[in-house]
Amino acid sequence: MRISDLITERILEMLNESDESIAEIQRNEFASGIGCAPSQINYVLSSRFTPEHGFIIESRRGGGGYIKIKRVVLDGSSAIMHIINSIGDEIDAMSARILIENCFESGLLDKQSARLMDAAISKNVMHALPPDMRDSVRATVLKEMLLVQL
Amino acid sequence: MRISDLITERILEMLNESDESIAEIQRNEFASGIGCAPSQINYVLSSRFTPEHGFIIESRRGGGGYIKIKRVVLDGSSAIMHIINSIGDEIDAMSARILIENCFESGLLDKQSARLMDAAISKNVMHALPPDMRDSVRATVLKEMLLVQL
DNA sequence: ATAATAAAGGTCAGGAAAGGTCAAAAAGGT
DNA sequence: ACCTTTTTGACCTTTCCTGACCTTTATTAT
Repeated sequence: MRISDLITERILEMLNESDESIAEIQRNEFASGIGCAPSQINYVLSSRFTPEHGFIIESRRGGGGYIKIKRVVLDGSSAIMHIINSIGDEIDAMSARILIENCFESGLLDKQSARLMDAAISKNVMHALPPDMRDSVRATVLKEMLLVQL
Repeated sequence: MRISDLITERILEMLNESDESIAEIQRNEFASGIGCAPSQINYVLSSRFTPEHGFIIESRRGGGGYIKIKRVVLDGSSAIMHIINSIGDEIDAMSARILIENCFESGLLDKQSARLMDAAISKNVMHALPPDMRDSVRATVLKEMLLVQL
């Protein structure tokens, strides 16, 4: 059995045992409990507990630091999840605007949220980026923001 | 629980219990009540109760000295405008998170908006950018999104 | 009044305790 | 063989906490 599978398993166990679907670990302690390099934990988190997989990671450094893994409950039929998956790695400005507008029209987003999303990917923001990055950054921002709507 | 969290908590309690949103402490007494070095109080104040976070500190040395922590409650658009101006051209991740949290605590932002803002400047997004751009992009995004709230 | 002393709070450097990043080696899969 | 995933280790950044030393203000003694 691979170490990364073991780590994944342990985290999932913790998540299932928690009412809140939150697993909180201390990286070094957790790693030594399993017997691996601490950075291995980061690898597993960034490859298997991403937002796309339905998890949100939050952490803090320094004394008393921690890593929290939260599972966002998504029912398979969630339209938003479907949309998130459909975005892919890049999206151009026009498509993004239309997507937001559609979400608003169909009632998936309220007006306020829609306006905030527009603001986050507005020309002012994108203009600050190298042109070749814009589509991918826009996609990432959009997906992150849609995730919190779940 | 970290000592600094405990200190923060106690101060916030005092602020909430006060009609004037003012907490007044005596540094040494307060520190020994909690069981830490007096300078720890200064650390917490300067890292978590700064003007950027919406607090004003006033103090006096010598016999009968004190430290007063005031929460500034601005309201509505002028507050947001003030905050936008205070952001400047760059803002680091921690300050941004705290700023959003503070806007939420003080009622300037509803929870949904706060979460969207957090999402828009989340690590996943910023990680897609060259490190030397992150602070400025974060500032731009934040300001754009706050403008929507006006 | 003045000088000495006591009673606060302020500063700063440094060490300790976390977590983060990245590149390179190792292992697996096709 | 080639490509992808895993694993590790060296090095970095952030956050916390303390202790030694400094400055300011109030009080007391002369």
